[in-house]
Amino acid sequence: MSPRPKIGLDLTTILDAAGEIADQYGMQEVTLANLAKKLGIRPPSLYNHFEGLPGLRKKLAIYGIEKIYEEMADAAIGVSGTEAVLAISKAYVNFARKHPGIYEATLFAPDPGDKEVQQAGAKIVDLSVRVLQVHHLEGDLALHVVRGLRSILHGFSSLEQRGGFKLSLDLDESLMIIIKAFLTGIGGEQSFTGPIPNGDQNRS
Amino acid sequence: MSPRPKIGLDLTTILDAAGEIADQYGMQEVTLANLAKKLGIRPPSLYNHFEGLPGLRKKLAIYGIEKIYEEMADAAIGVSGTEAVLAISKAYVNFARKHPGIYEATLFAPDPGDKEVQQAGAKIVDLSVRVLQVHHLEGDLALHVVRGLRSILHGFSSLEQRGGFKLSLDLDESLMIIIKAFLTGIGGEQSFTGPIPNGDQNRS
DNA sequence: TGATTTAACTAATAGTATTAGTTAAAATAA
DNA sequence: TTATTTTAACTAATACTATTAGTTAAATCA
Repeated sequence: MSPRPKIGLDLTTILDAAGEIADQYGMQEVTLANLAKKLGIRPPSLYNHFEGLPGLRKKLAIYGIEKIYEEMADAAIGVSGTEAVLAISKAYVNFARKHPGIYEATLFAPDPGDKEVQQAGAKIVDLSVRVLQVHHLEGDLALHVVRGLRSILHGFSSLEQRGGFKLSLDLDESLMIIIKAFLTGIGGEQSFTGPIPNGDQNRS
Repeated sequence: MSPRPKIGLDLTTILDAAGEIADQYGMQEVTLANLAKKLGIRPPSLYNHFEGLPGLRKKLAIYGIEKIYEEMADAAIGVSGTEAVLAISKAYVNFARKHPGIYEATLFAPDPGDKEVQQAGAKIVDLSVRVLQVHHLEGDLALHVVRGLRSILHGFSSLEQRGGFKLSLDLDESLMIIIKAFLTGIGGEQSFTGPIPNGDQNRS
């Protein structure tokens, strides 16, 4: 039921290779021809692993979203409150910096509304909701706030990647100021300049 | 010095056509073949108007950025303070909604760091700086805040376009809450829950 | 008028994804 | 063990891209 022929490529190996191409040369260079060359096979052989170029892009998008989630979840361990929000935020933008091509792939899914793609993204949303729970936001407001945090993180990363911030002004400082301001404005238990109440973990 | 041969296409006509294709079918369908077909000419003829596909993408990006700027500038006429920030914000996301393909084109420039592309974007930044001046932010802080506003607007538009907000929660309301919270947190003259000086619509 | 400019064209090339059909190696069943 | 099945690779061919080179003819200008 699962033979291991000549080369025995598995999907992870293929996606790792595709991710390397993306990070080094950009998503427009992630072609079946380039990927096959890197793997030492012929382009049609790739069809045994995914459904053509759209299939590759979808799988690479999910692969990227999951990697971002992992780094965010890891960053959220052992911290809480505003500190936790800042930690997952840093993890998000740092992933986009370290893996610009994979981050780009995240937005390259042929159908962003695809069930599996949405499902992968939902984990990030859920994590954000949990981290923001310290603010004790009433029902709907919590969801609006998550939308805001996601908008900030994606917008900031995307603009930074495209060279949208050209002034010589520290980028990490901008991000911290932006998020702290947003959280302060939302009005949770945290205050912009004040101390962080306590230090135990919130993570479910 | 400027003959008017057979058809006499000018760049604006071409970009309008390309924009229509983008809005209807997405940027991946903006090919020289499709564009030429829509214009009634042969693909190689397009090379008389721009430098290949990368040239088209660059010009279309600038075209889109300028259109966004125009709508934002128009929305800023006759309003001030927080109201003005909300007005240009609505104009921005509404443009992305009405012209998803052209908005996509905005991010499709082959070299986002290109001088002309940056110059077009700078007008939006300048407008934002002016509109935010009511908050009397000290030097650097003003720039951080502009980065934040741009991140929110681009991130929100991009996520909305990709179906990233799947909950049945009013999108305009989210945007207003997010921006008001951000401005409140920055600490300007306005407050989140307090009355808006002007008096009309607050929480959408 | 004649010369020049240039926006269209045809023809050809290289690169792309993709499909169809084939081969052979590995896993499984007997 | 041998036989069967599965499947990951392959070759060959097709249809689409963008792109270049060289040509034609219409509009402008001197």
